[in-house]
This record gives sequence, structure tokens and C-alpha cells, in this order.
Amino acid sequence: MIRLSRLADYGIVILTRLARERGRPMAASTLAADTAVAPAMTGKILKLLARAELLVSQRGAHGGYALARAPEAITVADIIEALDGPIALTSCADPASTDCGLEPLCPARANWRRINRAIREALAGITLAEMAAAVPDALAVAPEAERLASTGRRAAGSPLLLDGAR
Amino acid sequence: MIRLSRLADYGIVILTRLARERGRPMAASTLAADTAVAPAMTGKILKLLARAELLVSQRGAHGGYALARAPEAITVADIIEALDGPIALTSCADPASTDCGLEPLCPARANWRRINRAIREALAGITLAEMAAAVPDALAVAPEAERLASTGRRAAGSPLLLDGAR
DNA sequence: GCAATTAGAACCGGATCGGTTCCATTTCAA
DNA sequence: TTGAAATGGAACCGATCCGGTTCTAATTGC
Repeated sequence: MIRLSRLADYGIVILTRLARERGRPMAASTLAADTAVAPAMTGKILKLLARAELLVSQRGAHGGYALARAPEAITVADIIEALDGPIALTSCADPASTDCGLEPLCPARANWRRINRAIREALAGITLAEMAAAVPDALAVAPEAERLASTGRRAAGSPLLLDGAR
Repeated sequence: MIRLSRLADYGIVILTRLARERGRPMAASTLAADTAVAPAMTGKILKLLARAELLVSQRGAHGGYALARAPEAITVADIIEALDGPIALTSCADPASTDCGLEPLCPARANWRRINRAIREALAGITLAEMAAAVPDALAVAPEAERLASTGRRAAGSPLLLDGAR
């Protein structure tokens, strides 16, 4: 199973929530409460997303985070790359990697590059706007998360959007 | 980094070697020697591939493994699925998974399914024949592996085709 | 019957990753 | 000016997963 990291998983949840603010900033604590992602985790993810320039941050009292671009201009590929690093099935395709003994001859490189490109394009084809648009207003993330948290159907700290692989 | 498991990595190397035999069987030990993949690992992978019916096996003395189908009819997706399980970024998209609290409402499911399908199609678009075809005869896997093994440029047990991520 | 070979399962150590904690820095407001 | 609220950044820890090994059983040819 090729699996998405939880970081990216949570990141998409958080960004989806943020997308509904249309550029208005939100504090990390508010985001954590709304998405039911653990606050510490939320902070970590927001910092990474800010460093990748998907978010802009405002420090100090009354600070917070806001999308750096329109949701239409942020793709799933952007998010995964910000949180998990470059999208590639193998480091073989990474030009910076040089410790592969077969480097100059490796016959599979071209094919792997094809594969990696195809995967990257698949992920770059979905925007944050599309992910967020699928949420009907009546089932918006925040109230839903609260309902689940209160009913206890979901273990604390478990992923909101997706559960673990397998 | 979305990374390919070593199992799948090695599996592709081994199958690429096997593809050059055009249906003739090879013993696991021979394959291990030719590909420089550790013998025990090679055995494990061959067993998995046989169970997935990508290979046919002949037990007993002078036994071995051969491709169950033409290399043109085996895709990278087949190989990865045989060794790593279903190709999907999230179990959310797995109909059998029911422990997602948001199951019936999850707004992202449709999008994830799109993404997963795109990735699967990318991997299903490359055949073993294509992977094998990229090997010029002069640089065929076997002699190359031996050369590297003898020169010691590559640590014993390290991947032949690709090195670890990061 | 013995040697060669695959089938299958259990097992182990280490790397990775999800998650937490701590401290520094910035900003606002009383 | 001081303190509270917030982000920035790094280190740390424990559990899980995975690469890899080992052992035993079953099968087949000579």
C-alpha cells in the first residue's frame, strides 16, 4: 500500500477548513478545535505549510494563519510536497541523489520518471477548492467535528478525514 | 515522500531479469546472484509474486520460477499490488474499511477516489516489457550486478535499482 | 532415499513517523 | 513597560512498520 502520511492527511483537513475563510486568518488553536486535529499537531502542520508558503502567518497576539493563495491555486500535490517532501516513488528519480551505484547506467530511470510524473500530475490535478467545494454547507467540517467529538464515536486524536491504512 | 517499498523495488528488478528469459524458469538462487538481491529476500519476493500469479513455480529439484504471462501483460501496478497490497493513498477509498467515523458523510471520498484512480492508472500504464526493454544488451542486469558486487562500490544488501528515500 | 528446491510462517532489530514538549521570538494592549 | 497571546523552530520519545533472516515442511528429480 502506497500510503499518504498523516501529516498530509491532517494538512488537507486543516487547509480545507481554512479555505472556507477566504483569506481571513485563523489562530492555530481555533483550527485545531474546528478540525479535531490535536493542537500540537495542528501547530506543527501549520508551521510547515507556512514555511512552504502555502500559508501566510501573523505572529504575536491576535496572530494566525491564512491561505497565501486562492484555494483554486493550491493543489493536493502542493500540500503533500509541503508536508512530506517531493512526490516521487523513488529517490532514484531525484537528480540530487547520487549514491545509487548504477546511477549513470540505470536503465529504469526513464521509466520511473514517467511514473513519477504521472503520479505528480494526478495529484496536481485536484485543487484545494475542489476538495473544499465537496462539503455541503449543512455538513461543514466544524459542526461535524464537534458532533463526533461529543458523541465519542471517534477516538481522540484519530484522523478526522481518513483513518490509518489497512 | 510517497515511497515505494523495497519489496516492490526489488520485485521489479527481479521480474525485469526474468523477463529476459521469455518464459524459461530460473531458480531463486540464480536470480539472486544475477540481480544482487539478497537470496533470502529474493525467495520471499518470488513466493509473493507466485502467490499473486504473476509467476508460476516449479517445486522440487531443478525447480524454479517463470513469468506466468508475457512481459507485455504485466504492469507495474500488478507488481506493486502483488507485493505491497492495493494501490491507494488512503484506506478511506477502500470499500472494505468501515472504521472511519465520517464514513457516510465524508465529503472527500469522491476526490480521493479520483486521485487514487489516477495514480493506479499511471502505474498500470507501464508494462514489465517496457521496463525490461530499456536495458541495452551490453548493459544487461546480470553482468552489471556482478561487476558492482566485485568492485564493492555498493554495500552488500543495498538495493540494486534504487537507494533508500531521502 | 537423498539432494535440491519451493512454501510458509515466525521472528527480530532498526528506521521511520506520529505526536509531544520546550523555549525563543514577535506583537498587541493594558 | 510589562505581560499575555500567538507563531517559529528544534529536540525528543515511544510505537509501529518494514526490511531482512531463519527455520521447518512439502515437493520433485535422480
